[in-house]
Amino acid sequence: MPFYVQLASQVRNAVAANALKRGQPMPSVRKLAASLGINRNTVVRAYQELEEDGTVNAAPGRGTYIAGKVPRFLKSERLRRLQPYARQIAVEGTQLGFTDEEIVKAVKEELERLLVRT
Amino acid sequence: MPFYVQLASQVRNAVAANALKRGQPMPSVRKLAASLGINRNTVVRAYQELEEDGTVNAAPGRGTYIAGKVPRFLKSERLRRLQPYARQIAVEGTQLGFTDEEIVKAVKEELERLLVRT
Amino acid sequence: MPFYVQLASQVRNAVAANALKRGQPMPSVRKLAASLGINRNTVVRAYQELEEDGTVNAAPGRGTYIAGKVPRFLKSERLRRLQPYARQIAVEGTQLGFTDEEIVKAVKEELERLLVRT
Amino acid sequence: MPFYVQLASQVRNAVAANALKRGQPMPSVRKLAASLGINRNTVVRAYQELEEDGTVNAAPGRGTYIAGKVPRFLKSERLRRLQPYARQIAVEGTQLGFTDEEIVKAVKEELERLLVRT
DNA sequence: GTGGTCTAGACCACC
DNA sequence: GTGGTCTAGACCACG
Repeated sequence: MPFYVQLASQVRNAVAANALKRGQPMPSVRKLAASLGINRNTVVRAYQELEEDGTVNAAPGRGTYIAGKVPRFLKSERLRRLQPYARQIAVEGTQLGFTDEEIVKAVKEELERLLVRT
Repeated sequence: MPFYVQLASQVRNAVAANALKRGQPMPSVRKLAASLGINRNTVVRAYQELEEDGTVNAAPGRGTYIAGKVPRFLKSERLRRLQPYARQIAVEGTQLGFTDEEIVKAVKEELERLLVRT
Repeated sequence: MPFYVQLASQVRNAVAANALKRGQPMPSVRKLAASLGINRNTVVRAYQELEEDGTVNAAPGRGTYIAGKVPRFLKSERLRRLQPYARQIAVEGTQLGFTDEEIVKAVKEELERLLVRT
Repeated sequence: MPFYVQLASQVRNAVAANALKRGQPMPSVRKLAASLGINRNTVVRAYQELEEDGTVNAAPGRGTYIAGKVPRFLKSERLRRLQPYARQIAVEGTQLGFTDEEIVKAVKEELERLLVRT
């Protein structure tokens, strides 16, 4: 996955999960790029996606802010975003000849691995 | 997704679902390309992918056939392929603020949905 | 042997011999193609082979680099790749009327010859 | 490897090992093709290679015979034919990260497997 | 600038 | 007829 899509996606998800709140300022393009060690253009692309999206409001000179009118998503919306990933592992796992239990187990293991890292 | 990956994937699915049976000949590269309205080379790429993973046997002059034995990968190799998908849903789901149980539930639902289709 | 296989093989050898070091950038597809006097696509194919087997990391916009970790295959997978060569020399050698000892000796001699070169 | 090359190679090796002797008649194209279950043209190609080669003399209507003047090869000649295979497994095996012992072991195992089949 | 995909058309060896 | 390789040139998304 391209960096800028990942970035935008993470911001959207953080908003959806209410970790980033309405009206809150986003870090400047330069700072975020520096702290992530990536190219400024890549951050710009991500912010553009988020603005087209309505997730964020940007104004030249003032900075970028989490949009007021699109607070966290409803649970149904969040589920709509989760579902493609669930479908993908279901399809690929089945195709690879795994049983449902094995697939579920693999997911559980990754979830635990995430906990450990955190 | 590139055409040749989609094509290969569809064939793999058809084999897994037993719609294409062992030893059965595949349409020739030229014919399939014509009937799909795409370039010969694209079909060649797809067939090569399928041969590399053992889904199919191909040889110049003989044609392409669904593999008889379906040797399949070792379990460890298959797990290596499954893991990225497990990781992705774990990461995205967590970022969306879901609990582990909710994520696992979403996967199980998709697995059941697959069964129904079959 | 096809160009793209030869090319990939040479790179693998260079990495194995440590002439190309971890993390080191490969020449861009366009430049290498130009300097070899062959088509871009042929180089792309070679690089893709190398990426599939983990010798190299590539991404659009970033370039291609010798892989850092060299994750390598599982031993079972590597054995699966070695076996055809073992079978070939066994068959041909036997057909030529050599005893098992003579065949093994020939292999040992070639292995030593490799060492000397290095 | 193409069928007709394999076939020609086997005959050459059999002659080299003195299993087929000077002046001895080869089976007819039709019979050999039938007994191998392959296309007659493929056998024809193999016989043509052998004749260009001098391994065999063919005359329309009379059949095909092992040439008189090229009896079995000297040991040095047989070794010259074996060596490429030894070199190949040495190179590929080393490249795959195997130790010399592991490579030799793989060859020995294949040799035993041949015995069992016979 | 980077790698990746696709098309068009040529040529090859094989059966 | 078959699959496979290579070239030429176009287009795309990414950094």
